[in-house]
Amino acid sequence: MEDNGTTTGAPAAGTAEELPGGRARPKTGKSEQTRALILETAMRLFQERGYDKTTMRAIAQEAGVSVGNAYYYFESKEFLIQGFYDRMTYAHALDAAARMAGERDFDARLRIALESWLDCAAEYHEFAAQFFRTAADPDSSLSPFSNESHPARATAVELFRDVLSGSDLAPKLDAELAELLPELLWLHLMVVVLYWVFDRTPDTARTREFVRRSTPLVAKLISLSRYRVFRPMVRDAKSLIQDFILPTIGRTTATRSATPPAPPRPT
Amino acid sequence: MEDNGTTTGAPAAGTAEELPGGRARPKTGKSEQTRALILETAMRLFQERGYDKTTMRAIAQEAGVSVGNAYYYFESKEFLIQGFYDRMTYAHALDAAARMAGERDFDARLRIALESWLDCAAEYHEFAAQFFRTAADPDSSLSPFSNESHPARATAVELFRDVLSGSDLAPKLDAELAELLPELLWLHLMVVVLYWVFDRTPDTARTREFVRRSTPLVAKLISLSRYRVFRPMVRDAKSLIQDFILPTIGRTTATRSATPPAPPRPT
DNA sequence: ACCCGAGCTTGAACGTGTTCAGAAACAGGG
DNA sequence: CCCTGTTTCTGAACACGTTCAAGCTCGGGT
Repeated sequence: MEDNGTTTGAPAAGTAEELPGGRARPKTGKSEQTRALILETAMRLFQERGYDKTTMRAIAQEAGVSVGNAYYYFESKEFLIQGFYDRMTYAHALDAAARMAGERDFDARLRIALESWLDCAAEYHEFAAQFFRTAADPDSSLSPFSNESHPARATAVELFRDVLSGSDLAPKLDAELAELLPELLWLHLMVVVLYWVFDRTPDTARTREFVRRSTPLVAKLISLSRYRVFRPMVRDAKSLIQDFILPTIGRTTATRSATPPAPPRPT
Repeated sequence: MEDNGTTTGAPAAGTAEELPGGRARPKTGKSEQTRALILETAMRLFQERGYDKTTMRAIAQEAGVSVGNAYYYFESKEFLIQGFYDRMTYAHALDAAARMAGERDFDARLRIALESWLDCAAEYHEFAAQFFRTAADPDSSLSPFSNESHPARATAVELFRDVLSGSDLAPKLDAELAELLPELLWLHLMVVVLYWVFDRTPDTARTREFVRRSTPLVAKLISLSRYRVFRPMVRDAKSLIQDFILPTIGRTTATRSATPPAPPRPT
């Protein structure tokens, strides 16, 4: 993050493909091919050996390129994870949407969404713990709160917006709260992820049980918030969240507008 | 964590000092002196240059020993942080206790305890972020949930027990909840720490404001839990916490026993 | 045909955390 | 005093992530 004034023409680690000025690229996606090859190889090795035991040299050798070449396409080893991150988020969104189709009960929808995540992430559990610490670094672009992971986060938040809006609970809530909830539910997922990462029981059974037990509570809590008695408290909580929680997560959806120009980074 | 069958006689990184079998050591604490020298030097450099920019070679040179010697006393660079961790927890406990003496209002006591932490940690904010990712590794002994950091955690939990028991709120709560609350409040601190680590505002002003705004809410929530209407919900929440949250934190205090067969997995 | 230059690729070299075979200091016992 | 075993200490060596100056490739301008 210090010396990016000399990078000649490295295709910024995102997947920005088509440049706005029409075609200036030669012709084939040869470059993209190499990039994909490296990413694919890396993810395979990560899964086979774990993150720490997969060296950049091994990735390069296995992919049939040089170490330097890997660094031409990926700023660092961490950035190779971003691919995995995006991919899994997308798979999760699809799987969850399919699974909760038809279900109207909010509690059930929420549970399905979380369990779907656990299923999608299951095969990565072992090496997830290893790169979790990387994601915990506030300076890393891999932090779930960072701007760089905005696209993946936005996708996930959108999923939870769907969880709510497709449920029979949605019409009963006041608009303001409904606007906040998707991101709060995403935070709930983050808590589950935290739990999951530390979970060492076989098949992460404990986390699964945790989800089964915690979602009804969340559902009931939200459901209760409608009643007049809680008005003052809900109001306080809402403003706390709006002022102190959401801003630190980075803009995901345009609650109003005035959003700064969302970086044109398609996933 | 793989090959600790060959360590000859390295004084285990903990602070185990006096061996139970009377004196078997030569005479002076020469060894301890070296250990302390290395630790002291490391912490000074960490504070001066930050964690990442402080190399083991620099620590060794500055302390006037060899690199290998540092590794004789500390299993890894991470372990040098444990000292800081313990020290700060202790300082916090003292400072907070002193500051809230005389205050009976629960909200105020809680706020004081948290603000005291922010003050104690202030000078380390810069490099705290750097080693935060280390603490996030579930396999690391530096994780706040690990068994190795049990002593520091127990001290902190004890502080929050005092926050509650010294307040006018304590007598009004049912015993079971009162038993759970100290660890929950500690979790609250962990959330504040998470917020703090990501906070980039000058003097972490944002976190301070977050504390001022969130503690009244927590206090009110706890206070409300007494009323009959919430009985079922509080009961559910309590059992969820007891079964799924506290066991993953590691035993700090023997709440009772009879805890469900928590898998005997000492990490 | 020539070469220009940007995109792409290389591998040696740097600085890092960590390890290891042994040297040095030290404490008794003969 | 020398031998022996333990504790303490040493610094070269290792494997890793990362950088960099230089080379290669190839389409297009002249």
